[in-house]
Amino acid sequence: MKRKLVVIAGPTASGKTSVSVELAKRIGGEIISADSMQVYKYMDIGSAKVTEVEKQGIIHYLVDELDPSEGFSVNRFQRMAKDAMEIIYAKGKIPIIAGGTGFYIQSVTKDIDFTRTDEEEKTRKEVNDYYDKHGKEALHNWLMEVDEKSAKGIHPNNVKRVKRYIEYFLLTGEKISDHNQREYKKTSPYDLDFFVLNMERDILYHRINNRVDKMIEKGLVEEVKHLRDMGFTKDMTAMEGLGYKEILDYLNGECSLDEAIYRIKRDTRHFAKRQLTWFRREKSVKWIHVDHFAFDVSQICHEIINNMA
RNA sequence: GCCCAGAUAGCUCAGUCGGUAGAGCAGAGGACUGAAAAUCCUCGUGUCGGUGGUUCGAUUCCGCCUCUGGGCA
Repeated sequence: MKRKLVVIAGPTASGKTSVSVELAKRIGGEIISADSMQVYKYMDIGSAKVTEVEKQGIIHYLVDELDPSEGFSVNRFQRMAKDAMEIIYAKGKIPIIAGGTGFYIQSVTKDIDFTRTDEEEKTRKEVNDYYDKHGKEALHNWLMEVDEKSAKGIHPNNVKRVKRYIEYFLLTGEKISDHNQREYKKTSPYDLDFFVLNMERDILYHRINNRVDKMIEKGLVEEVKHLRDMGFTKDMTAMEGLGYKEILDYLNGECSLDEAIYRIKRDTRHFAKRQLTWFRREKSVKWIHVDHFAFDVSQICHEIINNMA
């Protein structure tokens, strides 16, 4: 018998936090955050992290767990999430994954296999060096030699991805296209209820813009200044977060505050769009149009519970 | 009131030595399987301000009008 797993996903600023907390209260759940930024300590305002008050006593996992200097990845998320789920199941409660990072969520719902090896750094360096020396076309040709199918499915400009595909082959001796094909066929090992919160696009964009203004009012600049003073730099994953890299540019005198704010808003809108593209592709998701419920958390939860298997 | 410069895609602007026009940004769609708040791909017809004239033909040249900058009074 499969164990129950609930997912509350959606683009940024769609109200996942309050809905997931209310739902947890109603169904006896605990929350696992699927958010690549809220895992980091000291990054509260810019990541719109759940506050203690908002948690309403519901236990949250994967929030405030890492130092901003640490790297984070799907692989690591998956391990931490699965550990948290075991703890929750042991209590006889239901895990609720709440967040907007589609890839992270999928790593758990599909239980994607991430093979690990010891040669990572060496291989990554080898691929990086090759790219630095010969450029992206040559890099893509290399992939064409070892894994033609993947190479054909990816644009040479997508260097980051091409690098990884080559890396995967070098590390495992298997084509990532074969691996993907195998993973695609998987069905969820859980009794899954996957909800995506959504609303009219222009309303979403208004909410995003307003939220960014509020972040500035709450002291985003101070928060980033603090992080910078603690020694965290732009090359760290954490500092690549929306709102952080732009304010960092402002603090370094590379742009005005207005320019930074404009970019945060714009890039967050773009991000929300990409999130929606991801979720649209996921099968078996149930869309909840929160604007149809006037954003009323109680009504939204009622709708969610009615739509649970 | 006079002089000068503008008026072209939602925005900023390019361009057409006269044959109905194109970039960036915004916006839309998509990809994604160990950086994912990352990375990458695709999508551009709009009375070329209005109105008369010259012309086979005007957004492009000329006149007038309207509006917006700037300057002189």
